[in-house]
Amino acid sequence: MILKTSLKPVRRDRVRDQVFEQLKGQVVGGSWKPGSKLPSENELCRMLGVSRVSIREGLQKLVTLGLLETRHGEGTFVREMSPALYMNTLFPLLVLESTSIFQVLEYRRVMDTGTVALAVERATDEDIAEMEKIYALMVESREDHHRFAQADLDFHLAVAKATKNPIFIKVNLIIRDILSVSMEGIVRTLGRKDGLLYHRKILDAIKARDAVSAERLMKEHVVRTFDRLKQEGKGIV
Amino acid sequence: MILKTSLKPVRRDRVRDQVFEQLKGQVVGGSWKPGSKLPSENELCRMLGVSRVSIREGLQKLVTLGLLETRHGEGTFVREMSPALYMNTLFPLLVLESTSIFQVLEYRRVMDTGTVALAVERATDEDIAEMEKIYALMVESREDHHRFAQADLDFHLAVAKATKNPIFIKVNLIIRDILSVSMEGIVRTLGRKDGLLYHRKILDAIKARDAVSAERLMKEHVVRTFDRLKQEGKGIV
DNA sequence: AAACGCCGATTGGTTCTACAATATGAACCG
DNA sequence: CGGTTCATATTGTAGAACCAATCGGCGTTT
Repeated sequence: MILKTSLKPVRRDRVRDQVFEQLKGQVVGGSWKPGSKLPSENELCRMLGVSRVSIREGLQKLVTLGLLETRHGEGTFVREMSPALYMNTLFPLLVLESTSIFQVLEYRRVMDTGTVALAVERATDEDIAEMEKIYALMVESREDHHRFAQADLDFHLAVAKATKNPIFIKVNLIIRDILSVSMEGIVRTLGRKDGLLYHRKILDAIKARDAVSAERLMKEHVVRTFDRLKQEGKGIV
Repeated sequence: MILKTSLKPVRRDRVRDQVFEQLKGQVVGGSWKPGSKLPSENELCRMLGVSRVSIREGLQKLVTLGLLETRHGEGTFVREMSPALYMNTLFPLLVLESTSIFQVLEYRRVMDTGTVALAVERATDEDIAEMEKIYALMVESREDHHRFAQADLDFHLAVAKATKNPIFIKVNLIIRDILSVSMEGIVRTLGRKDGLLYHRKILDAIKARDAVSAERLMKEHVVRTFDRLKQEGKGIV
């Protein structure tokens, strides 16, 4: 018989990961401020007592994550991001398993209900005008699956923007990226009646500053999408 | 006078980026299917005609983006893609954009209330045992600010894990990473009484499979933290 | 036959040295 | 003063050697 001891994690950190953690610590800890220049690679070698290649691999990791930036002949710098860079669509979206779609939708269900509640409190006239514009676009794109799907995603994004909280916005952008591939199929499967109806109602609730209704409607909307999709079978990409 | 011709894209791609593009193409193009093994690094050297360093840097980039996985002594493999991986791009924003603690907590308020509701439905006995273990750790770490703070974060993570949805888990990991810097200060400011009390109640609600109470308690918990922190002034980070 | 242990081949991980490519600034010169 | 050149610092690439981990084969032991 085999013993069910919950034994050791046998964790051996690779050197480059240790370097990564150390460097990351300096950045998130604020020791190295955005825009500032890091010590040269050779200096870091001496400071951490590892080879230059390992230093480079650690740096590389932070670069691909977008925290640092290397300029040939100059040095390595802490990046300062502008809101414009929010739009970093990393690579061509991949086709997701249908089970993954449901995971995403489940996440959206939780997030968007909370998001719309905040949006009710904070939406400016400009935000609401933007939503109206997108809604109008949905109406007139009724026949064009692709444009309709994009507008649908844009509507949810507009709600997130109204919260004025960059985290909600960024997460919504990511979700939007992921769903944008499948959304057209979803629209084709479920039709456009539901979407138009709920978006209208939600928008009205926001304009009326009715948080309770807005939250309830958004939840209904996403849950209904989720359920109908599940019912239709996994026919959608 | 100097002509203002705007032609300056001399910018020739660095070798590692070309390697990156080539390898990426094979993966997203589907030539290398998920789970399959890539040629060895030395083989890739011969195939692409570049040094092993460049190959490794290209691979490294794909690894940190989550598309590949290297196993020492075995080889490099194509990972199964999941939406959770996209959330990695969330990290830089939270570090660089000087997102305030309050924005993070606001997001957590929304997320964790939804998370705990799902956890009530899906938590296994193992999940609950894990939470109990962490709670016990909090009790006995009452005097150690650092360990207490980490345990607090671990508790929220454990709840996320109970949902069995990788997106919730991934986002929670990121949030945890961000907060871990400030959490010790928060604990020091607010004390440990509140945290212990609410975590106990929440855990009991989960065990009783009482979603409504769990959700209400979690919301109270995070809102209370948020409000008390705001009241204490911005003394922390 | 099954379990164990040793060994070697393959493969990723690390280090070292050397050189190329690029940017900065100082020194130099007309 | 203005422009060029050169020295230097820094990142980028290359090649080789060696370390460390994994897997599979082979023989021995039980």
